[in-house]
Amino acid sequence: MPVTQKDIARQLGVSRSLVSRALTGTAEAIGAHPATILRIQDTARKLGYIPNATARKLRGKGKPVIGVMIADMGDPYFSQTATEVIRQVHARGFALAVAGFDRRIVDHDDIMVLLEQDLAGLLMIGGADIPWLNLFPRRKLPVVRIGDAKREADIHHVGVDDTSGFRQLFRHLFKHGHRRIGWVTANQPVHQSRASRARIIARQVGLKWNNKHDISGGNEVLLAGREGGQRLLAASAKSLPTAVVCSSDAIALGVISVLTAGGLRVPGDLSVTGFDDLALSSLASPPLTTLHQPISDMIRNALDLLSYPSLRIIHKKFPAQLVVRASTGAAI
Amino acid sequence: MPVTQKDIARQLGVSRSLVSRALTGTAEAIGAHPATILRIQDTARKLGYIPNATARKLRGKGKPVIGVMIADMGDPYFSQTATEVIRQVHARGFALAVAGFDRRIVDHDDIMVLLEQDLAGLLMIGGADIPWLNLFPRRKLPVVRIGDAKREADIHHVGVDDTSGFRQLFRHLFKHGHRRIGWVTANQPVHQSRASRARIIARQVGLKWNNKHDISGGNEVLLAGREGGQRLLAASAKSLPTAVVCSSDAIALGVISVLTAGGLRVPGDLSVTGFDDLALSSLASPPLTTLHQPISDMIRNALDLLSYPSLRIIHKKFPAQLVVRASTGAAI
DNA sequence: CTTGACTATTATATCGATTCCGGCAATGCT
DNA sequence: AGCATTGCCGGAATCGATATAATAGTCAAG
Repeated sequence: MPVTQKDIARQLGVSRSLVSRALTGTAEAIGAHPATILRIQDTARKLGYIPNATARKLRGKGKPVIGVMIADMGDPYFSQTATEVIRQVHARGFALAVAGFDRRIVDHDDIMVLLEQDLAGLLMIGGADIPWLNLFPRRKLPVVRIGDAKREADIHHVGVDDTSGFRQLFRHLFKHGHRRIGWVTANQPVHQSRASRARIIARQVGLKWNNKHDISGGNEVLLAGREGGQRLLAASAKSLPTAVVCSSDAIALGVISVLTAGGLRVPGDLSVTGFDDLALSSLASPPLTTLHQPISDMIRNALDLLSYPSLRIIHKKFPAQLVVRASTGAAI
Repeated sequence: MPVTQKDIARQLGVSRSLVSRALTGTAEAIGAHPATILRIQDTARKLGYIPNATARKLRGKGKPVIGVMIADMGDPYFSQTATEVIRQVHARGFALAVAGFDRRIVDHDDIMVLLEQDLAGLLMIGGADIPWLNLFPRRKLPVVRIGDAKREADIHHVGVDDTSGFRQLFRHLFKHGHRRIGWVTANQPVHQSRASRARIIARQVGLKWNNKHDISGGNEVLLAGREGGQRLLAASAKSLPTAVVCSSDAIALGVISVLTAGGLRVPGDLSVTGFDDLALSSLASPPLTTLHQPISDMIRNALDLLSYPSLRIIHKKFPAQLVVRASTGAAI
């Protein structure tokens, strides 16, 4: 139905090859008559010709396609990351094939949808477990995983170094007189491993980890925070930690919401911190003290790895930066 | 480099046609020998064959591609909508071509990226102005715009009916004793037109529109709310409205953040409402009273329009539903 | 022994764009 | 006049998969 180069050729009585050259700008190179070139371009415009990216790609030209696998689209962090990926992939002149999931286990068919696109690279955002990835004879397909800490052979990895961030955070809390720390996290690998690292660092800095409030909510990030908040409220005032560290902003927002609804003030009675630095976190009440993930930089780096594939597998970590806002204050 | 059907055919000494039929399951239909079919499928697996979606699409098979144009990816509402679109498009077995923008004016090249994909349909999320859209001889390409109120010829439209929602909201506010209403919005067409409709309805319900606090922030949704909050704080206590209605959740969160930082309590001193019902809005402090946009339903409806194209141009509106949470209370 | 029916497979055109390899004029040169 | 050069353009192969038409072989009935 759409207008093709063939239509233009027929209309003008020239060959399809000449049409192609005229439209791609390679006609002068072989010495085509300028007037002919113009005539072709004119009728192309007149007929409303739109090049067919599919055909072009098959022929070998056409922009390389980057596949993007997004785990757990229900998580605002991934949602925000996804939009940034779209932006950057687009800006670099890549084509994009996205697949987003609500669950952490991705099956064979899911990935096939991407692989069939003849990918130039695969970006995995978040840590969906795909044990079958090595089942494919990977034809030098560069794969970059963003945001998870797990190291895998043959897979580049761009993540955050949360240890330095947590050290900054805990020093900040220590300085404000906090000694007993609670922890709220979600029941997901990333969050759990983040927790275990944080625990060690907290002790190093001199903070006491309040095991009673080492709370692990469900695997729904949006609900985990509420659950954590409720458990904190249920605790007796004496056993409360003075600060609650959360493994993501979404969790922290939920915790704060429940705590303030229960009559506690943040940071008056309790300080709360997040992780991620979502766009909305600075607009929260109170604005969230959190560890900033340099999402843009991470994605830029990941796309670099796909653009200029290196034989060596890279594991790059960006330091998470402490952003102090109003959700933390002096310990009571 | 990847394994093609040709490779399989060569390896087995059969023709490419037979390989194709064996792999697509159309081999039995023409009475191919079962053993041959199995041999082909076996070596396909052994060689790690992955079908090439590009070639398939060129031939006419392959899934139809839906183009998605997302205006203003910086807005959390669009970010959340985009993820839902990805989910649903994927679930319906469509392929997806996304293009996201940070600005409201989209140029020729931007849309070309999508159009070159030989689209089965185009989904426009948000109201980027594209005056040149009718420059293209649209080859029966169904276009659906989501979320904007503007009516255009040849373009389906799925939006929210905010009038019924605002009526619910204003009645709710009236019942709680509110009489003087302020309004904070962003400097964007959608928000502006939403404002003008709200104003009329507020009067109908018996509320006085406080012109002094008809605040229109910048065109950055994330900043508009802060600006609005600051202007409210700067006002004298006497002239303050008792409730502030915002044209989006992101704006409302910003307003609340600034107000509470300035010593006002929400909803103690001032009620604040939003629009959209973002995922994070129920986790805010206080949880946001807002008008829920049935995003999933709207997208489902939009995809229906693309799947079963109708000659008649459809303008469908989904009612925004009032969700009462804790950011609204009795007027002081 | 020829015609028809059936089985199992292959040859080939097609989708739209690109590109290498030529080919046919007209002109220039000796 | 004969031959090479230049200018301008067409033919056909290619990318990978699929669908239609055709073919080689077997067997039975007339």
